[in-house]
Amino acid sequence: MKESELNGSEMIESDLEDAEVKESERPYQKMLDSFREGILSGRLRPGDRLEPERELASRLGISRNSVREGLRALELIGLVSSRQGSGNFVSVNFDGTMTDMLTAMYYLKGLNEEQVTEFRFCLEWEAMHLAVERAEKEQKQRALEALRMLEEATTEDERIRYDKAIHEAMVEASHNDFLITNYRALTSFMDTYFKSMRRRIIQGMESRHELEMSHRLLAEGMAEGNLVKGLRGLRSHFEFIERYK
Amino acid sequence: MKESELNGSEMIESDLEDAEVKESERPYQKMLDSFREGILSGRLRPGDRLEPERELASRLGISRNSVREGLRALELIGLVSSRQGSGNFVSVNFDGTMTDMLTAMYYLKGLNEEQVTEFRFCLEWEAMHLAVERAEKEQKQRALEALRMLEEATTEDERIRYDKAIHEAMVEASHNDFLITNYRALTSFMDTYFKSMRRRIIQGMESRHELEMSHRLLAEGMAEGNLVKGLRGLRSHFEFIERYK
DNA sequence: AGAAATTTGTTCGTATGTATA
DNA sequence: TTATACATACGAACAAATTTC
Repeated sequence: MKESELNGSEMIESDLEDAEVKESERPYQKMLDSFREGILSGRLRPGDRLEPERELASRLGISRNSVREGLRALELIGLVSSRQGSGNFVSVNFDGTMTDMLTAMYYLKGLNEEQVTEFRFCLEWEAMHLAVERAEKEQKQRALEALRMLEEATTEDERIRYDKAIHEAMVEASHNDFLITNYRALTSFMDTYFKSMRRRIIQGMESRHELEMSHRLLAEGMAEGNLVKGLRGLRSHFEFIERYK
Repeated sequence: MKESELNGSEMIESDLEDAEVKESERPYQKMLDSFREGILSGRLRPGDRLEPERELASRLGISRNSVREGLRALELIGLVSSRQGSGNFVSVNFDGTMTDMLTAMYYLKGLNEEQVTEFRFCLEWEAMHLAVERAEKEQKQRALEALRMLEEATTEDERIRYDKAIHEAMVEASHNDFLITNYRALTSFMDTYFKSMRRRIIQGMESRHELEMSHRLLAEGMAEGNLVKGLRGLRSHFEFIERYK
């Protein structure tokens, strides 16, 4: 509508209007810009309710359909959650999007297991450095408890579960949300599309009791604040992956 | 919202309805599922054109507006690009979304510069390991050329530019798209919201000629395939950041 | 407890701009 | 240049869930 007006007018004006035209890109982009501004300014905080869709539409000068396109996009990336009859709310929920993105990268960019492992190692390596400094008691206990369960485990599924739990506790203990979010997305992706790999590794390790050894170093190193020990466990774990992938 | 349905109805039914509930999700979710299926099955490849919106709508049994909500969401995360009059195309373009997510994490989760630096270090540390093994001639040359320009640079803006170029070449040389995408998003985020930090670091380094020293080690280490040298440069760089952040 | 108001969920119809053969 | 196919965008309407009084 507005576009037709602009296109209908002479080109000479368009330069002058550039700033305005830029502003009035796609309608749903306006919605996104408005949201971004709210976040960056601190006006919008997690849990806050957005204006009603109709209000947003009229304030931004776009249709409700366009507002909704923006809302759905924000919902998809985990920044908004919509409740029928109630409203749209600011939310912070990136895990799903991250997983989707890593998954899409894997499939669309033709990646392979090696790159996944490299990335995972990258995250865990740094996480260990931070974890030995920052781990809370709860996280240390969780790691040690999972280690105990791992050593007592009798089935493969149990081993997989406690293996994961140890790594998760360690990464969480890093208290770095960039690492944590990426790591969660990566493991979630692996759980869904990579199950066989984790199984092969566990199987290979089991036969040689290297699983317990590396995880003992890893969990205890973190719990004791012993970086060298923790890293040795990590390295031994990934050397194993390298061999059995 | 779906939870409320399930909680409201009896649990006995929910099992039976599971399949049907799955079928009758939200309309725009159907659109996303259809897309996901296409990607995972390999039927949809980057560059491919999607069915026309009307066709999708009728095939999935939803309205065009709902299709469009899904399409806009996919466009936002960089998986679809829409061209009016032409169609919707599969695209692979995560950089913007990644940046948005890191930005949102920073603001909504109350992160700080320290966590950003930790994550950046994490990515670069692993990237260096891979880069010394995999760097192509072009990437080595680009790093060395940027180093030369950095040492000849006279303005702060130039220093910032060539500093960035060296790191970028190194990360790209890792040939790991998980690292690369995260790194690009991180630098893009820093460029937009963190300009002052990079400037402070450059300024601090300038006075002591440590900028050139660490980047020389970094660039040459990578170009020569000398891991120890490269890591020394990286460490010295980040020690500086630690001091001047 | 119940009715009314509010708000999102979803669809349809229509007009219009844009690319392509 | 003209069709045709397609995306863009809006507005109106009703359904469904929630909140409010």
